[in-house]
Amino acid sequence: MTTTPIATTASAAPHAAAKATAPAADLARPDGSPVRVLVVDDETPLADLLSMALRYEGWQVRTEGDGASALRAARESRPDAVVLDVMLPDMDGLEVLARLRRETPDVPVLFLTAKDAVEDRIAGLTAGGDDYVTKPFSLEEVVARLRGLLRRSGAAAVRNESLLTVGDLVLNEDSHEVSRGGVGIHLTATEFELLRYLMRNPRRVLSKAQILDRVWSYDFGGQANVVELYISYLRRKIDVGRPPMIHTRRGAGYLIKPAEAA
Amino acid sequence: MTTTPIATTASAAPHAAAKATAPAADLARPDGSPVRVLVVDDETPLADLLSMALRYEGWQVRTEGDGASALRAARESRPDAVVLDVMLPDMDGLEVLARLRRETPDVPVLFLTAKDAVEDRIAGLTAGGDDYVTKPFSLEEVVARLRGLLRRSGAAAVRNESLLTVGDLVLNEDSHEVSRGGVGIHLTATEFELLRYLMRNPRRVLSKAQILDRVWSYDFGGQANVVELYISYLRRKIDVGRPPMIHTRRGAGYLIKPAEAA
DNA sequence: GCGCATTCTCAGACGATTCACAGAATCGGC
DNA sequence: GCCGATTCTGTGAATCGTCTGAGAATGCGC
Repeated sequence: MTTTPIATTASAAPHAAAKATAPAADLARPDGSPVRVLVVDDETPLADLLSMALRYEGWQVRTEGDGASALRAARESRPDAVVLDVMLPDMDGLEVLARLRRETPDVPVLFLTAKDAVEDRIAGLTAGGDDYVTKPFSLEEVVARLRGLLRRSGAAAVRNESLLTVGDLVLNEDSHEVSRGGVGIHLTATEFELLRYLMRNPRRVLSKAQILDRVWSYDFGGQANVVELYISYLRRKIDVGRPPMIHTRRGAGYLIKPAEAA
Repeated sequence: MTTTPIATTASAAPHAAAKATAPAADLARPDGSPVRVLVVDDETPLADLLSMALRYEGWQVRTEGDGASALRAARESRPDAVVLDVMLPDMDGLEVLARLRRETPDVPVLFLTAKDAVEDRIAGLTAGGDDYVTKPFSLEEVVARLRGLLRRSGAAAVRNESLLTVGDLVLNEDSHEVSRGGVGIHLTATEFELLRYLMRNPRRVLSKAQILDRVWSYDFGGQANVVELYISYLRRKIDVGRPPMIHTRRGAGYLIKPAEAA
C-alpha cells in the first residue's frame, strides 16, 4: 500500500531541498519516558502519515485499524492520548469513545472527522476536554492539537508553554494571538500555522517542501510557490519597517530568528 | 543486480581523483559499532559511487537493486538509514517506503529523485522526518543529509553537533550560517558546500579533483578551474584582511586550518 | 444569499548565482 | 634572477530562484 495519497508540488530546489526538523520530544511523561499515542484509523496511508509525523515528535505511536482492536490496544498499552477517526469499519467513533471512557476515563481524544460531519455530533466533545480536527488536515494542526491535549491532561510534563517566543515576536497557541514588540498582529489561519511552524524551529532552515508537507493539508495539490507567497504575506505583517526576522536561504529554504541588533 | 553485501570501513585514502578524505566515522551506533546504511538503486554506477562515498564515511554499506530485495535486506540487516531511489524496476519508491515503514517504522529514509519528478511524488515524505535529494546530486550533499537524518533519528550517538568549527571559523549546518570571529558571513549554496567540505577535513590537503568530485554534482562537465574560482570567492569572504585559513599547496590542492598566531 | 476575507494561480520582474574565458600574478626550479 | 607552470581574479553572460501584483475562485459570517 502506498503511504501517500498526496499529490503535491514540492519545491524545486536544486541543491538543498528538504531538511528535517528538530526531534522535538519536548513533551514527555512525568517519569521521563516518551509519550504514548494511539492512532486509530482504517485508512492505511493516512495512519502511516500520522504515525510518521507523531513519531517524529518523539512520541511512541501505535496504530490500529478498527474500533475493537483500538479498545484492546488502549487497555493493553494505556496511551497518553488517542487520535481517533470517527469513521471506522466496525463501530461508530462515538461508540468507541464511550467504551474508551469506561476503560481509561482520563485519556484525551483527538477526533478526525470529515468536514461536513462536524455539526451536531462532534459538538460537545470539546467540553469534555477532547478536541477534533477536520479532514483534510495539516500535520501542524494535528500535532498542535495533540500537544494541547497532552499539556492540559497533565499526562505529559509541562515543559512546554503555549507561548512561542522568538526575539520580540510572541505567538500564543491558545489564543492564536501574535504580537511583535508588544503590538498585536492579525494573521489568517494559514499565516498563523506557517509562522508557528517557523517559530517552533527557530534558526533552522526549513525547505519549501517541508513547509508544504507540514503546514498545508495532505491533499493539497497546488503549486509549491504558495509557500513563497505566504512567506511574503508574513513578511509584510511581521518584518515590514523593522529589522527582518524571516530570512531566505536561497536554494535551501527559509528560517526565522531574532532580529539582528545591527 | 548490484548486490554488495559487503561491510567495510574505509581506511586507505587512495590516489588522485578518488575520495581520499578523513575516515570520519564520527557517527556511530550507541554501542559503538559502525552505522549501517542500505542503498537501494538500480543504476549500478550510481549505487557504486554512493556506496564508496558512504563507506568512506566509516559506515557499513549494503546495496540492493530492486524493491523486493531491499525489503528483504532491511528485514535482515536492520539498517540505521536507507538511501532509496524512487524509481525502481519492480516497484514504486513510495510503495517500498510504505512497506519499509511497516517492517522498521523508525528507520529514516533519504530519497533520490529526478528533479522534475519532485513535484507531485515526493510530497509528504519530509513530514516524517525523511529527506530527499534531487539528481544530479553532489556527494557532499548526500552525506550531509544522511548525517542529518542519523543525527536526528538518534540511531547514531550524538557525538556530532551540527556545528563545524575550525579556529574562529564556525559553520552551522542547521541554519546554514557561517561566521568568523563572531561576525556573520553570507555564503552562496556552492560556497557553503565547499567550505563545509574543507572544514570537515581540516589540516588535510584536498585536491581539486577531490573537491570537484565531492562538492559538484556527479554530472558536472565544466572547467576544472571552478574550484579555483570558488576558493577565490571563499578567501574574499573569509580570509580577507586577517590571517588566512585557506592555504594553497601548489600542485597538490588546498587545505584549511586555524589561522597562525603570527 | 450577499459581501468581505481568504486562499491560491499565474506570470513578469528582479536580483543573485554560477560559470567560462582570459589576462595578471605568483611560485618553484634551475 | 629567469622561465614555464600554476594559480588567482576581473569581466560578463546566461541561468536560476525568489518575490510580488493582479485577479479568479472559494469559503465564511451575517
